[in-house]
Amino acid sequence: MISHQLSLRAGLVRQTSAGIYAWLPLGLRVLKKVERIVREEQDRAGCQEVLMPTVQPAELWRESGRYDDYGKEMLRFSDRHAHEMLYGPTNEEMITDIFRQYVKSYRDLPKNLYQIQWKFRDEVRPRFGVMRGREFLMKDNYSFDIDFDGAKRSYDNMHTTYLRTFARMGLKAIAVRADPGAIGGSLSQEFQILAETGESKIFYDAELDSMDVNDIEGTRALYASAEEKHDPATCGVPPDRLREARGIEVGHIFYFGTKYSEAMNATVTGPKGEAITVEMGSYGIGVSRLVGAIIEASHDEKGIVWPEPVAPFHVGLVNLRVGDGACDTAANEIYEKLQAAGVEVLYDDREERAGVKFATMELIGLPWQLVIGPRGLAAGVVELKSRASGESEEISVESALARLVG
RNA sequence: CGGAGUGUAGCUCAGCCUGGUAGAGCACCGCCUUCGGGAGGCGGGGGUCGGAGGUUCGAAUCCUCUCACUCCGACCA
Repeated sequence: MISHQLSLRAGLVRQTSAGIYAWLPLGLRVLKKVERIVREEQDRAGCQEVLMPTVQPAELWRESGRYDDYGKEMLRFSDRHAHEMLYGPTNEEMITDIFRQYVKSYRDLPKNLYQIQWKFRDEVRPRFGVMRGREFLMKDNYSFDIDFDGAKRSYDNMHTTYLRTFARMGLKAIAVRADPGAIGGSLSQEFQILAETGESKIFYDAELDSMDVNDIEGTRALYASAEEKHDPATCGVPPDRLREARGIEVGHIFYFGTKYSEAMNATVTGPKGEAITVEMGSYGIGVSRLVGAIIEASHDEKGIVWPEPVAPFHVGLVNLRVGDGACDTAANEIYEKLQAAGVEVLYDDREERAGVKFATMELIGLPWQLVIGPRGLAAGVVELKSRASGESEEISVESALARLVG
């Protein structure tokens, strides 16, 4: 798995146990950027952020019946009072519990609550680095509506929000019809990033390949399905336009109606004073998995090629000759100016040979490299190189700064 | 959960078969070389050999147990 190899070589993460990772400085910056984009789009879609505990009491899960259904994937343990506890693999029960305690009237609906929190699923076989870890960071949100029409609107709203979220990360996600699995329910779609190494097989209309990621409506209209739900006879796509590919699942949206609200008695009072069991949906985005998926979708033989919005730094400043007065002065000045302008800059002031520094910069894949060397300085120029295109140009310090700040 | 492996220096691994004072490359530290695409030379530091028992005069090496990790498969919001 190339993304995992690059993650280790670039020092993004360190495995501490099977499927459990420590996030190192560079990797954490990426994780935070992904998290921020997800959060901004959730807020924009009208969701409200909460934060629920990672450790949950078994009683909640007994109420929904899932304590027995979930199986060994759930990490269970007891506290000192012999109370049965678990490390949350998901949060339907807890959010339903919170909802039923505070929301009493149909006038408070619709409501959509989300959190970005660590989950734990005791996978039999963790693999692919952070893409299939046991502990992972996930954005999960839950919608509450008065009826099916409302729930459908919430579902569609999340559909749009997800496409927008992934597009902002430089990713093209395909929303495929999916099996709802253990969550239950009828409406269900997975968001897949195309990658040869993906775990899921998908089928989709070739028109999607040429579709702009920002054309949300156009994208939504086209056919795409997970292997399990695909039927060549009824999909409606001409055979020559049907594509088969592999994908990495980075998001999943579900409508499941009253499965949990009924079991846990989550009702609101309706206009006529009657008790109405709320219609729910849940929606997940694998935040930590996205870090791996982005690398899988964006790298070359030299290393990672970060899309700008999630890059750990905007520019890597390379001082080719540390200890040389002119180089040090120029590099330090540029560093100060970039910092002052709010540009995220990583300054390589190691006493290493040029080749080592270039190789490191390519590996960690920052969008821009600004190279300061004695040869260029003598001619009054520095080198500005784009990681994605590989093109570099020798320009004055002033124009380089203008380009990076602007 | 079935099957197959691997645990020896920070990393990758040799040594184990055939027991006898723990090695290499890379990384790290110092000096030299001043070197714009992962240099070279000299010197140096670093390991309870995953853990516990056992056999033996003597165990990284043989035996038993145990723990961890990896890969293949099944499983999987």
